[in-house]
Amino acid sequence: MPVTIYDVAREAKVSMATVSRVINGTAVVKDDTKKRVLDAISRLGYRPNAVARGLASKRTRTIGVIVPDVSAAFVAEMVRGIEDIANMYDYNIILVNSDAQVEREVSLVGTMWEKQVDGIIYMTNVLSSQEIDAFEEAQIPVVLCATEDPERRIPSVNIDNYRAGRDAVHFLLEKSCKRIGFVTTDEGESVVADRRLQGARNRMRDMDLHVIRTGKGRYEVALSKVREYIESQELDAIVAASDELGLAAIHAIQDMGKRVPEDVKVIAFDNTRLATMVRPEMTVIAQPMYDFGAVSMRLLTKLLQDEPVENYSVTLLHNIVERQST
Amino acid sequence: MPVTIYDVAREAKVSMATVSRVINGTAVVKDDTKKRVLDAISRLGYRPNAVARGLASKRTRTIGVIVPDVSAAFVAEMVRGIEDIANMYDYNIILVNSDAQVEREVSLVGTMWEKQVDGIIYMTNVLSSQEIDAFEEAQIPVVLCATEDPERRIPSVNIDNYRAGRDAVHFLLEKSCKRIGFVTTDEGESVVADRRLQGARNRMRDMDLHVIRTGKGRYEVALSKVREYIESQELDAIVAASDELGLAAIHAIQDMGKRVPEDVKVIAFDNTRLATMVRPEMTVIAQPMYDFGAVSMRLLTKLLQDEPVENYSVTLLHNIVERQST
DNA sequence: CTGTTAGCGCTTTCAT
DNA sequence: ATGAAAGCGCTAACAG
Repeated sequence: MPVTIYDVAREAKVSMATVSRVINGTAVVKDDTKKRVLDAISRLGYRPNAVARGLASKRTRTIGVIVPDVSAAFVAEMVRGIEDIANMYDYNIILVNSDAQVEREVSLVGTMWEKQVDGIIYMTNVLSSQEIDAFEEAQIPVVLCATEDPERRIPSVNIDNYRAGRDAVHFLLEKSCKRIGFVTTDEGESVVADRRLQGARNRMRDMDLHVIRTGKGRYEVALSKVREYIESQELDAIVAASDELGLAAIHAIQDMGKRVPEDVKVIAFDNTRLATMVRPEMTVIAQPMYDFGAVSMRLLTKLLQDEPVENYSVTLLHNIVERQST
Repeated sequence: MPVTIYDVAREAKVSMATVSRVINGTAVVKDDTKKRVLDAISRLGYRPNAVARGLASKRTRTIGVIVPDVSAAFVAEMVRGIEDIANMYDYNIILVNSDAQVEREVSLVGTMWEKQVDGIIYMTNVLSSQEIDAFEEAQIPVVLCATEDPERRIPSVNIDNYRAGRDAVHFLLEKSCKRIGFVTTDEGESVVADRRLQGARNRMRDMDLHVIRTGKGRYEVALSKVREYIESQELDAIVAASDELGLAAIHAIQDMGKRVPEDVKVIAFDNTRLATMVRPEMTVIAQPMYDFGAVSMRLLTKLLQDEPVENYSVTLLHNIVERQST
């Protein structure tokens, strides 16, 4: 039989209310009795039951984290950021994978509701109205993480993807590249990727931007698509929408006997550890992956304890890390 | 005010007990009344409160997952396996990072206890008796995942690391390599890595195995250590304890102007996506990372519902994937 | 500063 | 097949 707050109360010869007070620090307790309670707690090896607490207080100190797939490097790094800050504020996280499927995402918001999480950190490729409806119905505070909400209805943490796209192209143009290819997912697969492409197009002005589509953006697909494309077009530079796509581009180029950066320059997005694990090491538009998670979680804690929030839509800074691929 | 089971009962003109029965299928309910209840549920948009359920039933359908660091590729893949199977059996996971620090690990088992998780999946580098004591005290079923328990006291899922070490060396020896280096972490950093080294040593018989230590096994450290070592010793093959270390080895070799596999062959452990994202692509001893998680979780579900278990210590198979680095 | 007393929303006997 | 009622272990008024 596990030890309950009632056992502690008896052992310390006080009421359960007093025990609750010393555990939670919700009211002043005389030093002397506090000590008695603490002694009793350690003597009995008492652990407060978080489930009972949750039921009584209506707060579980648990956050739901909904992501497309933890096994993606970018996401895992972000989750680590979330968990670190959650831990710091004494929250735990329930992690689920949605594979970015709307139906599943809506259902997951439902299970988070049932589990009575205090808040949700949400990441997806394309935010649909069904998901927003689900948030409303569940009445749970949500922070979007590295996810674009065109109408900015929901608190979020992001970078300026449009500018990031511009910056990548600008960087190559300054190196006097003329024929630039943009390797990315299919249109509609990711709002973030689509925004970057828009930014890139804008910076090209009236020059052509050669868009290379790679489905969901996997290495193997990109490898063959880039190869095909380069054979037909004489590109001298490539922007890749992720490190993985960047790696594929570099290898495709090298497999054809061309050199990076001499023949073709490559710049990619993200800056996961992959970027420094290729030869040549990759120049990137670095995304603050860990910070996405950490800042989202911090924002959520503010929302949860009604701290003043200056900005419900935080924009983190991206930056260019120049390495050998350009 | 959220809808409760009581509201549903009233709406359907039955008792809450009956509502509970149709939700949980714990007893036969007449088709007619079941329909009334289901209607009421959807009409009111009722969601059972998992916290209240947990308190009443003493089972939370939540599993604690304690890992060193989700942001490591290997771990993230494993967590994905855990979550997929958990989801299949209607469990959720609470994920925490321990950074493999004993003190923190013990404390995390404590918070899992408080959260009343039904079971724990545990991964660490070195399992200490303090952690085992913590499991005992919390009285929670635990499954070790990709973690060596020398005394096999706790249910676990692993590969045969000793044999895997032997196999790696055997493979190189068959290719008539003579001077083999083993790149790994410092001794005592990881029981798994140490076991592999033992296996490797065994297969070498009376020949020298050149052990290259790299602290905690990070790419950057390995890069310089391997370089130093290769300059002084004429190695013709390397076994690396992880993909990351393997990549470092390949790059160190190439940076010195030597060729892989012509001058030095490289075989690594794990087979994360990294292995096919290098040139040359890496030959590896593949570990079933996803399966580690999936099988662990499946084993745990058996433990939790008292299904018969044939084997409390599951050994998964590793296998060699030959690519261009050998 | 401390104790008493309702619940929180559900599951689970025990009756009927 | 269904209902009544007693908790599960804790928090949060409300008294005093």
